[in-house]
Amino acid sequence: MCPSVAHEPLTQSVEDYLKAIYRLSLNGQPAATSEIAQHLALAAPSVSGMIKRLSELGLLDHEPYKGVQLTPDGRRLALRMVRRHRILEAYLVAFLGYGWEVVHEEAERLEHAVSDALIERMANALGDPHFDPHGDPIPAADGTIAEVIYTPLSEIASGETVVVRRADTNHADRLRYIASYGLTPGARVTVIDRQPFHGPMTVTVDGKRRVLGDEIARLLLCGRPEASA
Amino acid sequence: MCPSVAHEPLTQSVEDYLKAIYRLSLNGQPAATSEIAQHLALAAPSVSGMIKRLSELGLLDHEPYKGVQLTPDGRRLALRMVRRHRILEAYLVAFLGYGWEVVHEEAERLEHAVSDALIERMANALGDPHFDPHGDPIPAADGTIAEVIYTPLSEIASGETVVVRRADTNHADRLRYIASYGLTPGARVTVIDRQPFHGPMTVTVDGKRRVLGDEIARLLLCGRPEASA
DNA sequence: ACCGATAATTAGCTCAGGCTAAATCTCCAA
DNA sequence: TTGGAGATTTAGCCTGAGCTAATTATCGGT
Repeated sequence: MCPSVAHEPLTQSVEDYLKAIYRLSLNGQPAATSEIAQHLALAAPSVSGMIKRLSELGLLDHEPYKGVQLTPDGRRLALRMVRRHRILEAYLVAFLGYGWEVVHEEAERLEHAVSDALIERMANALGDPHFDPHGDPIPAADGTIAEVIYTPLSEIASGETVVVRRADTNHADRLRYIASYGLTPGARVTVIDRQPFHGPMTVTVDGKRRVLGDEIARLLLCGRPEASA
Repeated sequence: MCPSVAHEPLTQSVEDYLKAIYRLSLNGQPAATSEIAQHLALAAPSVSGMIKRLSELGLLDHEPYKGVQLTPDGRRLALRMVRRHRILEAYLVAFLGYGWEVVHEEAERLEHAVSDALIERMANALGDPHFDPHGDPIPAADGTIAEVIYTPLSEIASGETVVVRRADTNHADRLRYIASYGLTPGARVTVIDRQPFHGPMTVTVDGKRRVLGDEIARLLLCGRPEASA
């Protein structure tokens, strides 16, 4: 009926697609069908079908064979989901004793069920935080979000000291490993040595020497020590 | 495949059916198709279809044209949902400033999304309560539930003093009305006068005189003053 | 004993959202 | 410039869960 208005209640699937597309287009490029499929663990044709429906709803711009981008409406809805997810993560860690490495799955399910009112109550109880436990920025209720640019630890030069700001993964095992080395957001890290060809790097954190593989170092997004988070 | 084992993850619909059937068979009678349909706001044939599937899954005993009853498996799952719902209600009221009259809808959606672990954390934060904000008993994690028998206020004789234990409705407007008279669980009520033919009754609560219609009086389930809740 | 009202079920449809297999497009490299 | 490899879309199917219309069962009352 009304093609571009579209605030009938969204299904869980739609919410997941929007969130995935948001995440995949953070680099400014349109999201590819196969990327979305991979991200959501679905077959590519399922994604093609959903893309068609979401385009008709005015939530996506689809250039066939080229990828999709969120429309302003789509982006607004995606940011709403991101806010929910990150407020939930922060709340569960702060008030219910969840570890930052396991909180993702719980939030993933709850984000579809909570009301806006509950999210705002949780945000309020947390003092309206701007970052979640992984260091990811939390979009404000009005849809604005701090898009801070960080550098992966893997690209920091020997001798430099940086502060970990985000752990860019949802994998519980990697997060647990990272946490066990004290590399949570806020940690001060000094790079002692870097081996070439994506080799391991040696750092000190909390005064302790650690050796990190490239895969992990690439997940740790860092900022300059004076920046506030 | 395995007809009676059935702990594959249930869908939201299935969870709602089980909860409804549980509630409707509290009186010991099997639940009728039309009652279930009414309760869930669905058409009767939809319910017939679901009943067939749930019977095949071993969650219901279905005597065609006679109604359904929960099997032990079905009852276990239903009680799990009831526990989730009531713990959620209690948590939202205790920790997030929700009013008892609005908490039902929020819990209704969340109960399908929370993990068992989160429910147990919430229960723990609440001190493992046995009653929710409406005075309904909360099933224990092991599936046991206190089935206390209360008398509707509408059947209390003149001159008697009772304590409100439960408000037996989910309607926010009725709950709000009841709360505005101070008739929440725990309130001490003395019956001053009863008009015949389901007429209004006069009571005192908190030292104030109130006149209540039969529809409301029937919702207020009461116990003897010495009983603990 | 049967007749009709009411309740329940069956038949047959829709839609969302998955899937696989087949067809089609893009783009790079020879 | 042309041939594929790989990505994408189309075709066609399935399941869950709802609906309406039509059919069938039950049961109370005459």
